Amino acid sequence: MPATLRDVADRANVSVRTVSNVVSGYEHVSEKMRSRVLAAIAELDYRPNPVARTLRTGRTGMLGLIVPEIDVPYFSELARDVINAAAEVGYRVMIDQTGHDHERERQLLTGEDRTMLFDGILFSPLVTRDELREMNAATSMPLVLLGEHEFDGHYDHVAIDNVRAARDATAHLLSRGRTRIAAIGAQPDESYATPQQRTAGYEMALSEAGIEPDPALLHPAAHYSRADGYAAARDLLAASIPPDAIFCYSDLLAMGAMRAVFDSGLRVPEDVAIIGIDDIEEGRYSRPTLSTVSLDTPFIAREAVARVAARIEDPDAPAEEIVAPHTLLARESTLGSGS
Amino acid sequence: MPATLRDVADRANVSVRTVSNVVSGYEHVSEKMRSRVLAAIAELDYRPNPVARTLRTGRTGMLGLIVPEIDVPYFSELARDVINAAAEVGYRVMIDQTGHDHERERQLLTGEDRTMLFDGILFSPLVTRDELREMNAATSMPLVLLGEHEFDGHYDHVAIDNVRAARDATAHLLSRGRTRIAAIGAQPDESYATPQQRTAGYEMALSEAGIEPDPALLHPAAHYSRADGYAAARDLLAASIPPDAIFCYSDLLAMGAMRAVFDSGLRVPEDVAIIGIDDIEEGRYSRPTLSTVSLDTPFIAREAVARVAARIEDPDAPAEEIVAPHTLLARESTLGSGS
DNA sequence: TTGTATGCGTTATCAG
DNA sequence: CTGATAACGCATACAA
Repeated sequence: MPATLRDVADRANVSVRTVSNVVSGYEHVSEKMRSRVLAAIAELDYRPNPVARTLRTGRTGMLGLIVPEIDVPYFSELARDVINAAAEVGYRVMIDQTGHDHERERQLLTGEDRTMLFDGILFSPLVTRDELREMNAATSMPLVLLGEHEFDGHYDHVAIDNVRAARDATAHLLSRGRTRIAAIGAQPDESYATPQQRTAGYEMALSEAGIEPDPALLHPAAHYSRADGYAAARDLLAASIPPDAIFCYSDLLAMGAMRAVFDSGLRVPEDVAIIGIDDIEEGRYSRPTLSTVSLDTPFIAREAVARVAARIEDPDAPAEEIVAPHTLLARESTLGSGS
Repeated sequence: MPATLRDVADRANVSVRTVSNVVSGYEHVSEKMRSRVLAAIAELDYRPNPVARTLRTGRTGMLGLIVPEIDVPYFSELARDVINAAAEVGYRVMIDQTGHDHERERQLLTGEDRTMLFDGILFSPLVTRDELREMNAATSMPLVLLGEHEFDGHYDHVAIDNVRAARDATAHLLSRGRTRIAAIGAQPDESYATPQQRTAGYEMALSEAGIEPDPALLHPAAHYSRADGYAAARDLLAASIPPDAIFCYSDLLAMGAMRAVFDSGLRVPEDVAIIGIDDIEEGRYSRPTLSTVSLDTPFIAREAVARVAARIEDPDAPAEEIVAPHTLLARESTLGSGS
């Protein structure tokens, strides 16, 4: 049986109030009392019960991090940084996977999942803007959106400028002399903000270079996985006039696409240059190394945690929008000399 | 203000006892009562408070998954499966990263970390056997070890047969005609079970082939990361008589080692064949694709969750040892035809 | 089968 | 500065 506050109080001959004060680091406690209590705590190996504390205070000290799949490198690298950033401000993180299941996302966000015990949520959404708006009414949980860059004043957002990131990536391919540039990652459903913004940036860069975007070069991808990138690239390469470069909306898509290029008997970047977005570590060791748009994940994690923590303190604070920096990293998959 | 059990009771004109019975799915409740209560629950949008329930029952419904780093692909893929397996039996999972910090591991295991609120722990240890034994005394938390295969009757274990897995991998390299086979991943500290067992399997395979193990070919690696694999392989390749094959104790080490081979102007597998252990998805798309020993992660996750759930039910049950199956997957990095 | 009352371990209110 | 005591929301022993 673990010792309780009451046990410590009895042992030290003080009231539970005083013990609680000492444990919680209350200012006004006499030195005598404090040391007496501290001794009792040590002797009994007392530890506060976080559950009882939560019941009383209404705070769990936990943040929920909701992602589609934790084994997607971008999300696991983000999770690492979020967990660390949260620990620094006294929060722990519970990861929930939605598995691309909209219904599951809804349950999580509306609190219909009865086991919700977070003080706040960091949510990397797959849902559409409309769905998000509906959920808004159902819950009052402090919520920060990650990577959903469509600021509507309802939620705090932390994301890169997707349009510019995509434009930068595409412009880089253009600067390497490529003209027939394909894109992988567009979503058939137009209400997803992120892919749409990336498509916009891609088309913007082409237009700026005086190139008319070719719809046949805009390839959808449902899951941003290696498999989807592979399948999409095979499709593109089988066309009568294949692309000489591919801009992938995620590094994972790019890893699959690179493999597809090789399996088609072509070379990267000589025949097809490839660039992604995310800067996962895998791309720094692949052959060739992957050019990409690097997101400052530690920055995103830190800001997101700070935002949600602030909102927990003041639920009525106006929603803020944080734009995270991004950097283009040119590696072998667009520069050559790799393979 | 969320509705409580009492609110529902008042609304339905019944006692809290009855409401609690309905919510908990108690058998003997009359249909009249049940429907009356259910209606009130719906009207008030009542949801049980999990924290209060926990304080009362002593159960949190949470499992802790303790890993060195969640962004290591093997662990993130394992985490995905553990979260899913746990959900199927009604548990949620909180991930804790130790970051290769022994002190942090100790805190987590001994419950010195005062925020411990798990019913049980799945622990992928970095600690040595001695440390683990010491911790045993300090906590009574149900604990299942993952990947630590040194059964001593204290804890439940779920792991592959490391000796055989390593022997199989090495034997595969031998069967491909390689004779100067290096290994990356040994630990300087002899008290870590897993690397030691893999080294034993490696040496066993060599001996069976009549080859005397060469200590110069046994290269340590602290973190099983791409960077460590890279550095180790560079070392090995710089030797006067470089190896013609490398057995890496993890796929991630192998990814780094492959890159090092290329950066040294050599080819995989023509000049140096490479095999890993884990079967992470990355190795199915790399160039060349990576030969490896595949661990049945879903099996490991399912068994581990089942074990810890059983131990939560009966803390005094004898410790069990589960040996997970492994399969050798020969891919391009040992067979050729890849690059 | 259902109602009443107690306690899980804390924090916080109110006196002293 | 410290002591006694009432909640927090739920589950259950005991009664009816």
